[in-house]
Amino acid sequence: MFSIIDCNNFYVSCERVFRPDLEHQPVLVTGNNDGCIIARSNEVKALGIAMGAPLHTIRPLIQRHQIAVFSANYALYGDMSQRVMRVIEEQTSGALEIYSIDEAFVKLNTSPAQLEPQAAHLRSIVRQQTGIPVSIGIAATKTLAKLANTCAKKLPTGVISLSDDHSIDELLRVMPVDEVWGIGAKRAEWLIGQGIRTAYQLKCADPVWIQRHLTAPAARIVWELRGVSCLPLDADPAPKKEICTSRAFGKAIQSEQELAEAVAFYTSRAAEKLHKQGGLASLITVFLHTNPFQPDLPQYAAHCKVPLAEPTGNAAELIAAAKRGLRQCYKQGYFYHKAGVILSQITSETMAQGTLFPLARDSRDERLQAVVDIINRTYGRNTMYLAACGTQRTWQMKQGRRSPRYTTSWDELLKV
DNA sequence: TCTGGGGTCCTAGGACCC
DNA sequence: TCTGGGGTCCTAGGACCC
Repeated sequence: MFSIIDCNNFYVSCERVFRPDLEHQPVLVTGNNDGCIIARSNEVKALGIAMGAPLHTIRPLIQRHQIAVFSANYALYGDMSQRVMRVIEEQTSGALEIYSIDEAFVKLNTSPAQLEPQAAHLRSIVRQQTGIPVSIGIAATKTLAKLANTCAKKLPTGVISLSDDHSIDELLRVMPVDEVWGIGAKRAEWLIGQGIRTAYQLKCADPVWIQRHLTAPAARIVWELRGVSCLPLDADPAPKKEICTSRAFGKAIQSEQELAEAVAFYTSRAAEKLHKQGGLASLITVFLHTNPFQPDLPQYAAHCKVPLAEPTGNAAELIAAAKRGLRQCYKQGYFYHKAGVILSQITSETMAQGTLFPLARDSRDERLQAVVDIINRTYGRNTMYLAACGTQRTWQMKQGRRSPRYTTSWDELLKV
């Protein structure tokens, strides 16, 4: 059985850990520059304040209801998240998939009767050791577990286990189709146009028909609603393929100089993230745009891709490349609202680059062969890209990629 | 020389998630 | 005045190769 453990109003709960006096008070957390709302307590939700609402549109409500407002403290939330995940890991023997900063999937292997008591116990331990309240949904598939979790949030016990078909269908019948995990605004609109309004109707739809008109992932959702698991637990997620750092500016920026400073800063943050996962990037994309919320002003958006000569994690090199990209994108005379960088074509540090030692003439063949052996043994054959000998040089390998310059032929390597 | 099928790789854009 | 900051996956279409 899959269970999903989801922190309730996570950012708000983190703030409350250090402000217990706000326990039953309305609390919200705002994003960058206090622009819009990114987390709400139940009290704030009950006031009808929407996720993502611009702060300035709800000033009167904040005053009237004395809502406590916090600016997001991502360092704190990241730290609290790690604590919660650690407790979950300690308490469950099954594999853990950290799905987001505030959610984790866990596979439970307990007997059906024990599922809810075990979850209730986990919930109280997490609360006790971290101060964070969580809800837990349990079912045969991830999609059903998510639905169970949605319901669990409304219960004082905070735990729901869906096991018998009858109660599952009962729940699906009252669940609007757009609340199903993976059904967003666009798909919901189309489904409703086809007369499919509830999760139950989606479950009964023909997956082949759904795939033809929507996508393969949408068809998978149908199967998952039927109790056929299509989304396995991923306990060992791959390193990030893209790393993005971007911000909206507090005020509009016109000068290239100011933009360059912002872009350099974002690049260094992105390089830190890259370093943390031990990666090297081969491409950096710079983008910038004006404020789409001010359509009366002239609008401009651009992005520029700058390939790196070779994969790098070096911040200075990345910043230099980002600045070159910015020079290409930048146009004078606009009020810029947001900019960012994306690092991509990421390879693992150990895979992508290393250094060969200088070789003495008489030992050359043996040592080169040793290097080739190590590479072939470690990474599989056909990964050799370039080998050098006789002098200290760097070598490169391309992951799973054929290149006109690759070879594993001993004679070729000797020639190189 | 012409034609076509089968396959891969890359890119852009859409949709979705938290 | 003031409108978040990350990510992933899939699809379609074009280029290219055999």
